[in-house]
Amino acid sequence: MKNNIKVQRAIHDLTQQELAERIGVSRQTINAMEAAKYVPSTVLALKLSELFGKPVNEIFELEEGD
Amino acid sequence: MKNNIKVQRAIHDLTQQELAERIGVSRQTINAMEAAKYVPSTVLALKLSELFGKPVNEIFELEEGD
DNA sequence: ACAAAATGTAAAATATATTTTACTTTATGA
DNA sequence: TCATAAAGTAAAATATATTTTACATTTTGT
Repeated sequence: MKNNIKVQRAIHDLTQQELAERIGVSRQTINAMEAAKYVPSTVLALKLSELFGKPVNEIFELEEGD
Repeated sequence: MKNNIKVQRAIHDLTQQELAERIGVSRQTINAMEAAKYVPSTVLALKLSELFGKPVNEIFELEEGD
C-alpha cells in the first residue's frame, strides 16, 4: 500500500510533529507511515481523511501484493 | 468507529466465510469487524472498498472518542 | 557558517490486530 | 422436525502497529 501523506502535509503546511499532534499519534508513527513502513489502522486513515479533507481512497492506495 | 459491512455483505449476497476468503482474512476477523470489536488495518478497509465498489469513507465512519 | 528545527532511523517495550481451534446458538431449506 | 449452513463468541497464540527514548542527518533561516 502506498500513500501521499507527505504531499498532503505539504499542502496543509504541517510538520510531522504537528500532524502527529493533530491526530494523536507519535511523530515516529507519521514518519514511518510516510515511508510506508507499516500499515496504519483504519481509524488513523479516517482521521487523516478528515484533517486533509480528502477521501481515504485518495490518500491510500493498494499495490501489488497487498 | 462504526461500519456498514453487514449491509454491504447483504447487498453483495456474501456469507462471512465467503467475504473472508475474498479478502484473505479469517471468518472471525469479518465477524469481529462487523461487531466493531476492533479496528481493522487500512489495507483491509481498502480491500473491502474495492470489493464492494464503495469508498472507504462510505463503509467506515469515525465516532465520538476515536 | 551557525543555530535551531525538521526529518530519518533504530531498538526495546507495549498495545492491539488477526489467526486458529473449538464450541454454542441461530437461521434456512427439505 | 431434522439436518445443515451461517453466525456469534471465546481463549490462547502469533503477527504487527504504535510508543518511547535516543541519536544521526538534513534542512532552514539569520
